[in-house]
Amino acid sequence: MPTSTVEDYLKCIHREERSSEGQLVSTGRIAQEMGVAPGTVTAMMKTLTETGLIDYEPYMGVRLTDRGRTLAAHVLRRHRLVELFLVQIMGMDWSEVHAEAEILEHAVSDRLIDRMDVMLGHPKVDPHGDPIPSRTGALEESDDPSLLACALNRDLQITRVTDQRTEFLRLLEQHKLMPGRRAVVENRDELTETVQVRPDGGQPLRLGFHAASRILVGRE
Amino acid sequence: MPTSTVEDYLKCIHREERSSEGQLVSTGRIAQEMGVAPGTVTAMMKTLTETGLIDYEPYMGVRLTDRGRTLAAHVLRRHRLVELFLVQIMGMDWSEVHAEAEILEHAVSDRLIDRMDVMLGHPKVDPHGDPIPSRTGALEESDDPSLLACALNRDLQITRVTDQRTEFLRLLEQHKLMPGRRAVVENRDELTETVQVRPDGGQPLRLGFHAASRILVGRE
DNA sequence: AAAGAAATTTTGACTACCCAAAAAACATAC
DNA sequence: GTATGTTTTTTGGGTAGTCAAAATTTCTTT
Repeated sequence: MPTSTVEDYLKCIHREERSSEGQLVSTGRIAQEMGVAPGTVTAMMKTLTETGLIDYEPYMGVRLTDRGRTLAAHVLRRHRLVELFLVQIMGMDWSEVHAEAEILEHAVSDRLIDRMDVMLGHPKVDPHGDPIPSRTGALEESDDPSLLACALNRDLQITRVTDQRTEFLRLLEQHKLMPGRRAVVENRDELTETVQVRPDGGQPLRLGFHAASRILVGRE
Repeated sequence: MPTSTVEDYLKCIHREERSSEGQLVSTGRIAQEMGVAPGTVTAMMKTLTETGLIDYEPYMGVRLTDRGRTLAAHVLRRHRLVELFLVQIMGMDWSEVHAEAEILEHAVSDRLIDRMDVMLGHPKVDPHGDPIPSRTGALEESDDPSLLACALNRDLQITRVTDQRTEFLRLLEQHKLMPGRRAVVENRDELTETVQVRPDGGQPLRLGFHAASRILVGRE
């Protein structure tokens, strides 16, 4: 059974693979994301290669094997079901559950996860709109546009927020910009690199391009 | 913050202190209970001494300091609240929750534990009848007699089972011998070292002295 | 094509665990 | 009160994960 450290590396590589379209993930990137020294990553990549979880080309980068991808999906499933459980059943705030789930994902048994899944009615997404992998590790990412790419002046539904920082989520909550809510993008300014968004029933908000790219909305 | 290994050692010393009336706990005993080599324990006792969690007298044994005892109680609180949560809220069987709690006790935050506590209505005991320490670490053990010391032929209530082995608990469940249920001790035989117990509504059962000593009943 | 910059890997070292087996201390018997 | 046996500690060694800094490779610039 993989250690929780190994699970964290797999999750990280999985995430970086998604956000860099089929490219190999560099060890430097992983080091930065994991908050460890570059040499530490190189060492870990060797052991992950030996256990058949990644393909590693020195100086080039790494890629998950099928086994590695399945394992990462299972960790993601645990993480996201736990997050939803904490919000729905335990009444915790969506802005605070990520840190908690980051630890619990390595501790809950499959048996307990299955119970949560049943109790929650086999949910498709977590409180941030992130899709929950199936028991077999199948994961279907939507290709919803972000506030940076969606239509202007149309009534849209927020579907997902891909930024887990507590303070950012709290801000969105205050402005009624959580998944399920509706909003209109009023304009984008290339010069100031900001997006003006008017949430349904919330205070209008001006977001930087990078922040805006982390809020996804339904296709029409 | 202590590692989960340290927490496990503290729990173990705490348990052994209880069951050996004020005596120092020997390193050999700890090694046996923890399933590690004797030398490993000696090394750990030194680091626990340095962090002020135990008093250690070489060749004699160890004793928890106040800090060590408080910390052990907090781990116990997490363990027992988690157990009760798994039974009451998640619908798991009392015979299987111990193993799960053994891991979760190191992973759940104080914030989550407090929520469970509220959700369960500030319970006093876990599914096995073990008392749940308060938030401050106060722990009140009852001095209920076991099936070995209680009155004969009296209607008694099971209050606690101090044996966490899954198979043993399953057996007791089949015989309706869980905390809350009633039973009568019909006789004790010193020669065969067995106790005959008749549970209310369950099949009578003959237990060895050692097993019988792990089932506690209310005083009258 | 060579120099300099940037990224990556290697090396040596550290912490927190763990074990096996030798050495030391303690307990008991005679 | 010495010999024997048991328990505990010490010693040497191993794995997983980490870092800092040196060495190497790759990329960029000219």
